[in-house]
Amino acid sequence: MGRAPCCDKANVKKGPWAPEEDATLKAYIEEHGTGGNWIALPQKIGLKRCGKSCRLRWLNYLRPNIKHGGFSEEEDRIICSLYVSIGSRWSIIAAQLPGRTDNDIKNYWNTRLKKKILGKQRKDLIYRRKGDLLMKKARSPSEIPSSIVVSGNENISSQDPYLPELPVMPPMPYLNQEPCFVSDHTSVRKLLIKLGGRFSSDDNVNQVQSNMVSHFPIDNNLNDLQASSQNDQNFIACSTPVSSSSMLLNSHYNILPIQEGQNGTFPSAFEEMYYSTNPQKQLDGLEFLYGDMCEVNTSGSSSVVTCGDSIDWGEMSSLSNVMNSTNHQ
DNA sequence: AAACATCCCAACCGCGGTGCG
DNA sequence: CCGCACCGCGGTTGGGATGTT
Repeated sequence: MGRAPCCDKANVKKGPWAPEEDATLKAYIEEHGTGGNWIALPQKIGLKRCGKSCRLRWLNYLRPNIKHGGFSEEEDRIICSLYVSIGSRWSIIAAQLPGRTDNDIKNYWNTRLKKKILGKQRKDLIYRRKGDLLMKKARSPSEIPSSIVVSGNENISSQDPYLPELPVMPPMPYLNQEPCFVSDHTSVRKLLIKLGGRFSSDDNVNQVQSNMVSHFPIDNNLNDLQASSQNDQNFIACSTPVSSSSMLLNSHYNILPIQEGQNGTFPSAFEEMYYSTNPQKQLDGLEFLYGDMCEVNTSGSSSVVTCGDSIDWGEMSSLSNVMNSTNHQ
């Protein structure tokens, strides 16, 4: 037996909200609050809407101090950092960005930020396509444009198909230790607070806010974690009750997402970063954090990044640390 | 200018967590 | 302990806006 519907679907209006509906809902909540019961609210105020719909409309649109669009670079960085750290926990990410809703951030990530990451892969794809076409047009090797000849053994024209192949995630190495699963809410909560999560009921919410918002988080809070831990040899894996996602903290308390996608794979851009032993690849895909003005040049085992504008290298270095420590295990 | 493609985001849906009787 | 009802979250969708051919 399925769950009972939360409302009479036949008698509720769906689709975009009319200004009058917005005004009715807003006026009521501002005067009386939600009363703790969203389901009953629409009937009270004569709206032919589902309670869930009212809640969503209020939280995502009508609530005071909501910001829409115009994400700053700083916000981009925070979102990206947190996504790398904790995955698609939009509500936690939203808690770090005053005035932003989880829905807003989710949309922003899915429509723009993610594409910045994939943009690098797409550029490569276009480059390969272009190369293939030119190679096919060429009737002799001498006609192949030098711009598409790749040094080394790799021959770009031999790589088919045209669609990018997303890497399949190898199993996450646990070293020689069994992971210690922390599944209780308190532990997860504490962990998320350390990572920058805020909870409305926290007594120390102001302190947490001041620690987190002004200079996000990963470095400082990982240092805290590192300093406070007595047992830095163990992995700590947190399996959250909310979803199948989980986090893994390695022995140096850098945070690694081991969040599985629906088909058991990682977001491809990130998995490449985490698993690559190639310093060039470690930095590929991170342009979204420091802009397109930067170039990564790799020679031997070291990478040199050059750019015109100033960058928050603290942020970069913490991410780089995450990746390096992973690779060295 | 029209047709088509793509982007973007508000809103919906379904599920897991939680509180309560 | 169990079942119901509600809350809140993350994933997905629909359609208007915008860009491209």
